[in-house]
Amino acid sequence: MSGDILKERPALFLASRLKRLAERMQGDVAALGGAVGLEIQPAQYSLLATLEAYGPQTIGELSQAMGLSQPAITRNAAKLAQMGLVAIDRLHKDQRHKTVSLTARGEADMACSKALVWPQVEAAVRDLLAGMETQFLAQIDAIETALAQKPLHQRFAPAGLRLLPFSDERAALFGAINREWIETMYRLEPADLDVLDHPRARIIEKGGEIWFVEAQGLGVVGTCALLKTGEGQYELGKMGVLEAARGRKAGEFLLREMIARVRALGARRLYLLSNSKSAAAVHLYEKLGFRHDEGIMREFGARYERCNVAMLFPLSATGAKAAA
Amino acid sequence: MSGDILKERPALFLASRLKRLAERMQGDVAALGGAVGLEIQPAQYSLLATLEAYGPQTIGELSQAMGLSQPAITRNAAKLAQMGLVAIDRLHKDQRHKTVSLTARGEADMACSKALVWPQVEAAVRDLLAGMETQFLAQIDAIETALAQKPLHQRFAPAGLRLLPFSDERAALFGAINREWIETMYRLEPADLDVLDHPRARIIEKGGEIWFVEAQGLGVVGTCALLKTGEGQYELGKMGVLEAARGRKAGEFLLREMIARVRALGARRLYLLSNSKSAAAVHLYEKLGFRHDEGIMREFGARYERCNVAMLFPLSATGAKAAA
DNA sequence: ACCATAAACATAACAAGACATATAACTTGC
DNA sequence: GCAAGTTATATGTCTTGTTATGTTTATGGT
Repeated sequence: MSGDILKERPALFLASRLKRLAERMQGDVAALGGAVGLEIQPAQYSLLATLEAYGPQTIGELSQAMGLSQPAITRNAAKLAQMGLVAIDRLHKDQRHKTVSLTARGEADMACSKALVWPQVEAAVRDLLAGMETQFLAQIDAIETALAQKPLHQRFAPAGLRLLPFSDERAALFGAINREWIETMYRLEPADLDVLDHPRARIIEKGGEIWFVEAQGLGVVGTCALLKTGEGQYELGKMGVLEAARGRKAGEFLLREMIARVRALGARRLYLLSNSKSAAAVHLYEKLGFRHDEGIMREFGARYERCNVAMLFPLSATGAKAAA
Repeated sequence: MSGDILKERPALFLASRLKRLAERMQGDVAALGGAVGLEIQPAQYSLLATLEAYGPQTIGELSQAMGLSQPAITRNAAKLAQMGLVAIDRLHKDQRHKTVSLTARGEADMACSKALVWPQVEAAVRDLLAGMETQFLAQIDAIETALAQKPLHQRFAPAGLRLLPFSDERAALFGAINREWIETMYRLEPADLDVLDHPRARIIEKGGEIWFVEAQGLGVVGTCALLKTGEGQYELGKMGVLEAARGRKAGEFLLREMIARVRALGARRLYLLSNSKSAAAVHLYEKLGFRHDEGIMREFGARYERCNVAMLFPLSATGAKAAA
């Protein structure tokens, strides 16, 4: 009996778990309402309750107040209108607005729900939450507030890092950043020099790409190249981050973006050649999914003197979408 | 700007809030995956992750492991198979089972997700949860466990109370329970006596109903009658709970059930007549939604000497379903 | 005064879950 | 050894949410 994967990666699968939990609870509430003879669905209570508490509202106001999308409200209101629980009229001076209000029957059903359903649900939920009720609800509250202030997608990218495309003004930076790390750890091979001095001719014009990372306040701090070495095949190389800018995950950010980029290009193979002396880099490659690969070593290993590590990213012929 | 109703009744609307939260988070995760060129939907990660962690599984095993319904798994697996990420085969000796396993491409996409998407999501969620991460996740865990042990619908009904229908053996109880409270607070009117001694003839055979509450270990502790006083019209009366059994919410339970019952009967009017001396009872009526009503007082108030309170339940012509 | 833009709502397509029920493969009891 | 029940999966329909896009009504600039 395998465990629950959702529990093993709790932060990753939090959303799925919350949904699963909510689904179960709503199902039970619906059953309770049904037993009482009310046809109101659990999700409709919030709309009716909003109308009861704050009086008639337009579709847009409801969407705002309930935190749901406008189409969700439109449909739900239409359904409730069909059931005879709300009325939808054009009362506003501005004829675009539609005002939703409780009908007498809607108020009656709400009274009934408040008597028969709500207290039961609240008691059951309190029982379920046992001691942690206050705390848990406060936390949900805090999460909602935090999410409203800064949505999740703004929390994805490491703050203050930005990807920049190649341009001739930045060509010199490409050489400079790479010279820094190559010279401190190895020595420049002739092949290196050629590429570093003529990035446009040697990389871009051969179908490859060069990208830069900019750190807020510091300017460009890193770069990386994708060399096209065949149809649907790219070599990741000449990746470097300035010594002065280490520790802000610029390399990880850049590498991630490169993988995404290669996928967007619809490539079939992405590999890289490196040296075990660059332990930090190799570790990063491993962390992001690159795997040591003998085949790559045999096929491309001879290209650089310093090469003793060859890695392949598991792409498979997938996700080939139009390049952005 | 009206507030958020979901926050004002937190226990009641917990499910809706969780769903709203989950929906927002999943939306953002989907956008992240899309940016990387992965077509995998957030909800599908859990299936793929389960396969990766525990190896090939049958549909049923997945349903079990992930805590979702079997149809949900069947459909999701079919979709993933169509995308080429999983294979579905009959490998089992028992030809009914279907085994779902990751294809090479599925493994590749998982590797990519693990590199590009998962760490970002985890970091973002941790950022969102800020300090409360451990605690919050532990609470979600506790709630899931509690819900698995005792589902919400088992937490609805007050423990140990049960509704019983009328039968001739219980006819005497009907009289006895009502005599207790009437005699202590008022005096028995002739109309009372007649009804209490002949419940079948005076109530049941006239289209009314009589119900009892049984408390675990104590036997029948309360009763209530619905007198049919017209087409689709019922009077709630002769409701009593034994002195010895007060404090266990038997009256509330009974009254709730009566309202539900009347709705099931498709009634248009439900009213009751009482006296302000029975303050506890009147308070209960108010709590469950009955409203003081002058019309009812004028129409029926003369029927009992002791009547100085008349109440109406807001039924409206609604929820008229077939009687159970 | 009129046309472009914006705002409020409607509609369509889709996602991901639920339950109910159908179908096919196995098991069991007589 | 076969009918009857059980079990594993498939399918239909509903709920409740989402985007994306279409319509209609206001508004504002030339």
